[in-house]
Amino acid sequence: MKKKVTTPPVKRIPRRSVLSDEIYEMIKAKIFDHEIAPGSRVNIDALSAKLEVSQTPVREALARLESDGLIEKEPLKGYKATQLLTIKELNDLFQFRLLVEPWAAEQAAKFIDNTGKTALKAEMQSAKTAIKFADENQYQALSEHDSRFHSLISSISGNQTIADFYERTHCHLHLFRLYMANKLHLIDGESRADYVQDLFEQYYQSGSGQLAIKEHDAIAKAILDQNSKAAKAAMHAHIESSLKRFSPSAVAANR
Amino acid sequence: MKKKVTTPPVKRIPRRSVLSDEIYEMIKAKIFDHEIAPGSRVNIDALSAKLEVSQTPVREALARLESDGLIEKEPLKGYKATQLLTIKELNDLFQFRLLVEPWAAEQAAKFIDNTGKTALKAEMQSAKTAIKFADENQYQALSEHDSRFHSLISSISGNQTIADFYERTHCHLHLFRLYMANKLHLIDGESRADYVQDLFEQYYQSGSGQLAIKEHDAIAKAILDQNSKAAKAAMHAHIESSLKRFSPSAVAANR
DNA sequence: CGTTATTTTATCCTATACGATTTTCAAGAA
DNA sequence: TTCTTGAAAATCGTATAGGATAAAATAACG
Repeated sequence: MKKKVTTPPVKRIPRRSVLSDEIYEMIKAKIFDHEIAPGSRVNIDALSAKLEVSQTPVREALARLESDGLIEKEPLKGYKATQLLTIKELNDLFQFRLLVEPWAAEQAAKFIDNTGKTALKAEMQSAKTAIKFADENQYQALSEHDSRFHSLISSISGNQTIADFYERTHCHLHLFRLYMANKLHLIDGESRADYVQDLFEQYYQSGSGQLAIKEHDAIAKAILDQNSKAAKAAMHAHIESSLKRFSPSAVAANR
Repeated sequence: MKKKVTTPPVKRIPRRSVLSDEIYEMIKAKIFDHEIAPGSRVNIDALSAKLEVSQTPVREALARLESDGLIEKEPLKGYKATQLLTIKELNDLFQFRLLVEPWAAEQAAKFIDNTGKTALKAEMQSAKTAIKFADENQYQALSEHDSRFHSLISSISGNQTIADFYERTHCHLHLFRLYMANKLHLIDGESRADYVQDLFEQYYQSGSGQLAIKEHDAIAKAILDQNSKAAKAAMHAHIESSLKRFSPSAVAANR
């Protein structure tokens, strides 16, 4: 229990950022990690007690998460985590990406400057480094690389609207990724560390990781060569291939 | 326990909905109406006092508005309304719409059912009714019709992701619409009612209103005929034409 | 005149009380 | 037994006071 002493001498924690932002990230992490299960209730009192903060920052964080689509609010009943994406929603999402991201890659190839080239090279280099050293965080590293890669291309395209859009959709992708792995593997009582480890091994050994990197490489190469047609085609192929990796049945169901 | 002041017995109306949602809408309306000017600071204390509610719902509303992109938060400094769209951002936004909405119209034409047809006919009918009776709220009515029309088509397309996307972008469009009119007309001290009135008259008399309705009509007709190619083309033409109406210079600047 | 120190302001966060609504559960009647 | 009904408990939403801390403003000093 926190002491409510007048002046605790060790209270001198220089707050680097706003508390509600930290709480927002913490709750988001809990959702990604399935510590807050999809569809389950989110109790403000319990959450604020667990995170050892008052209700105010928790409320602000939940309001933002609701806008993000990760949390739903039922008036006078409370917050709960949103359900995972259905097959149809996954298809919808990827259809949307197919409309936007190939165009973004095309634009990026046309308008990339030296700063962009440096950033893109660095990102691909870091991805290859990550995949070489197979430690337990590799799945997470690949997932984060994927996010950064697509964000970067959206950003290089010069269209901020599209960059924002990608930022918004990634949350769901990440969730669904964990969901699919979870369904396939059916682990329940394991610790989170083991969970992530298994997840990675499955993903890595199936070759999906290298495949994704390879496709990213093709896209990056086309953009660096300023070959806009090739960049567009490569991105299109990558997204379709990515959908197949997520859910082979989804592709069939869509037709 | 110290007893609080004898609470004023009559102040509590039976609240039908959640207060924070109402506050959210109120603040959004203030932003749309330029009652909260772009770039100006938003003081939580002042706002909660003005709206006669406590800080809690105001905080939640501001957190959501920040996610919507209408409000920005500077840590430890406070909230402020975002600046209006620049020409470049307007172009970016319309480029994005050009990627997505023609496809949505095409899908809508392919998959529309009887429910959708009824809804689309009703929406067009209501728009034509609105434009016949030229009262002082006509500009607003047209603006709302435009929003509903595009939302409806996104929804009929069957892709919820796209429907959500349109919902998100409309805020900025509405703001920019007011902004353009404001710039052209250069009114400052007038009352808000006059402001909206002038806005409409300018829009209406320039023929933009009828033109937009006409283009909507062409899109609706193609969708109702299930002519997907025509629907796609009509939507593409409408968005390009719409951009020209917003800002003729933007089109040139984009080339 | 410029720099430093102190006061003021404003924002963020905490704590807690109370009202409103939903849910649960048990008792009674058909 | 099963359905309705009503009261208690749990939970959510709102309101308000007040403390801590950082930015801004003002005063003091070299």
